[in-house]
Amino acid sequence: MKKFPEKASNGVQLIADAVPLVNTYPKVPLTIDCVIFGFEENKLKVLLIKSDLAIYEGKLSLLGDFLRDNEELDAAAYRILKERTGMTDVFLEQVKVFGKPDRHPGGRVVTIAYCSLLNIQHHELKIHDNELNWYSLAHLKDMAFDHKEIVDSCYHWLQESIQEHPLGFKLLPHKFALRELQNLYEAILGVSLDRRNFRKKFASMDLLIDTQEMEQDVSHRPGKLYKFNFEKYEKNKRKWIGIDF
Amino acid sequence: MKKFPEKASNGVQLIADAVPLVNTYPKVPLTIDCVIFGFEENKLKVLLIKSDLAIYEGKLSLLGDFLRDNEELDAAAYRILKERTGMTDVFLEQVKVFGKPDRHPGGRVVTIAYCSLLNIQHHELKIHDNELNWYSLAHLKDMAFDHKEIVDSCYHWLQESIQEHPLGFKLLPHKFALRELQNLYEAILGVSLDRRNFRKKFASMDLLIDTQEMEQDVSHRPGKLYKFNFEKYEKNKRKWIGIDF
DNA sequence: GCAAAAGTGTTGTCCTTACACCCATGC
DNA sequence: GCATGGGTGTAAGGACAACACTTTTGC
Repeated sequence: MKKFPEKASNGVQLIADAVPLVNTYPKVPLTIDCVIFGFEENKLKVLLIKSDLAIYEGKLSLLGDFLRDNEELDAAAYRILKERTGMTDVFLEQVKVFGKPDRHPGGRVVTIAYCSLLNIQHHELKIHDNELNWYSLAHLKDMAFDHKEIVDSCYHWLQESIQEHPLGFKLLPHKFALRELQNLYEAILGVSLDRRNFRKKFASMDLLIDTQEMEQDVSHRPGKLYKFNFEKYEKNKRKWIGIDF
Repeated sequence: MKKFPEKASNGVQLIADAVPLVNTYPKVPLTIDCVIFGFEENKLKVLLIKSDLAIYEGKLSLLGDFLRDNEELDAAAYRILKERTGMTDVFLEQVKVFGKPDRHPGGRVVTIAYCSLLNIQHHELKIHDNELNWYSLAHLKDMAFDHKEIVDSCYHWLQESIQEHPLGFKLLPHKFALRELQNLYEAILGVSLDRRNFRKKFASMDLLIDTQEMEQDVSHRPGKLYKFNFEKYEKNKRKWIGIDF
């Protein structure tokens, strides 16, 4: 066994074994809650279940579970997504920790909010436990726990991120028309944008691939379908410098 | 005592009491680590101590502590800052959670990284336990735990944030010369900026207050001192819409 | 008077905005 | 043929990038 000196050169008492130290720390149940956004009928939606806690009867709740021993945080988020929805291969990102001591009626529980974005058509719901379903973000209110606050945080995060990163495409089919893309931006940002300028903007980025296909089954002139060029984006991803506030 | 129904309308078994449920959750020690940035001699610096764990002898470590029972997360971060440095009234923001199962030699410990920004001149160090000191960010390497990774994350967060929010002023004296401001931006972003354009930019924002004072004790022509107009900034804070990636 | 940094303006380019008309398709 | 959205161009204004010289102060 390795022998450690008792004191470091700075006179601080060194701790040879960290295990007993960590054992003195208070422990907290840690959960992951997933805010899963989808886009359907030109509305931003969130995947939610009905809470199974009696005091929240009838209220909506995020998909969440406790963190297992030795489980990576991101892995836990992916696991929850898969267990609750059967979905896999989904974009996921850690957003914020919520830890108010009284946020859970069963005692203190700290939760890490993860945000994911997916295309509703590509990911059919196969599990419907606890009335798992898509709910319009606009009509949400009065959720279980502090989940409304968590959703609001993630929505705000989404609004910011979608302007700086090509996240919107995760919410659309692989092939999409420009109008769909614009609807998505308008729905998320809550603004209306000039169609010509919007199209010019994306044209000038030169990151959309013309699939040579057209929309089907629309009751008007069909638009061209595009794919986002993730490869080119990743290759040219420029570090942007600009002060703006 | 309130009587809960056994089943909700959706057929899900309702849980009347959340406490036993939460008691079945695994518990994890939760810590807060503070990445405290300062700016001195045109260099971005971080406030660090020498680790008191023997296996990390001589290595640098962030200021951290475990989260107490019933303690709010933000409050814990402020407490740590105060206990370790005597400093108060400091900007602080949650950045990211780090939870690799093996990140701590004493067993699993999940940590929440907080970032703070302060002016070194305004906050004299009064406590020097464990060689608490300012270290140049540029020369950091080989820290205790995963603290280098945490510092890198916070630095990246700072680089992004400083371009969109007026955070830089937290690192400067209340009254500062434009050259100091520019040095700060150049140091943090790692670029050099055109002096005239930089000044024009800030002039056009109209958020700097001319204090009618000049720099003192500089060995060259003294510059005007400015204050940042936080009030005006907060009032006019506009929601920025613009797609850019 | 020399060194060092403060302070200042113009021009070209690019990006953004505002705005209106014809076209293709389904019904 | 009519309704619906697809697709396009231009002009004006604003922001940004590039660029050099004079001024003030300390020494």
